[in-house]
Amino acid sequence: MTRKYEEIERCDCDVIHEDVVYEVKKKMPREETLYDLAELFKVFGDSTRIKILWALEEAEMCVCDIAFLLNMTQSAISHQLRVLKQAKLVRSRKEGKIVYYSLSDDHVRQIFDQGLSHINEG
Amino acid sequence: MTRKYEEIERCDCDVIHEDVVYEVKKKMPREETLYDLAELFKVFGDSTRIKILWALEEAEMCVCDIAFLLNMTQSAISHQLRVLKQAKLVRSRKEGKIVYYSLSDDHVRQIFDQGLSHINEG
DNA sequence: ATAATATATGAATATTCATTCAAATGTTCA
DNA sequence: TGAACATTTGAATGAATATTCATATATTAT
Repeated sequence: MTRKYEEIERCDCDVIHEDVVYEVKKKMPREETLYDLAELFKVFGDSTRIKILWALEEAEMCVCDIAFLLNMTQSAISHQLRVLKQAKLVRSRKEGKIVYYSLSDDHVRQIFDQGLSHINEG
Repeated sequence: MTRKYEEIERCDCDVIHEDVVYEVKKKMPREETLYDLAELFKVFGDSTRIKILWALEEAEMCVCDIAFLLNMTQSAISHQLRVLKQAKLVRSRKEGKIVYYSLSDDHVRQIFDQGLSHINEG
């Protein structure tokens, strides 16, 4: 067979609808964009972080509060807050020795809502 | 200190804003709901699956087509399609020995859009 | 029936990652 | 200054999982 994509090496099977694939390939976003998107959703893909985000949607809280709410160690919460902060989903504010966390924007609620409506239709 | 939640054992620090935490706790969804939500986002949290979903948004395709498009083995794609199908994000249709996959609903696009708008604001 | 092809599947491997534990940092207060 | 406390951080451990490889299943054509 002849292939339009001659650089392809890892694929071990014949393409069946080459023209369709070719059109789809042209419309795909940049590799990097798709990677970033996956990285963002990976952050949402952990129930501890989901709980933290959901909680912060209700109120600003400090690390101890969240640890207490979720019945987890303060260290575990702190590690997860760092992940959330790196993803720019939460921001922090320091007041003395206490660090308050809150959501950094309102996408979280909208992403949750879309996810929930998918779940609730199954 | 006295705690309203006496069953809590794993938390190793004092709660600071007990009333806030108490109110937040009342508003939290069921544990199972939050778990399911995390499981759903976990499915989105892999760039191979993101690529598959994005591709299927453009056109229905068979396993070979997708493997060819993404330059991956047919086996790897098949494994990931199973994950997507279990999450009810894709559905399949068999025509002879060829299995065609497509998106099962339109939440995928909306979830992508929310994710992208978060990324593009950073 | 046999060959060829499309897909699925199970085991193995390698990597990623959530939590724990111990220790460090930074802040308040006596 | 030193004790107490809130938080952070780094290393270690164990669990989850993406891909590969080999093989199985199913369908079509000869």
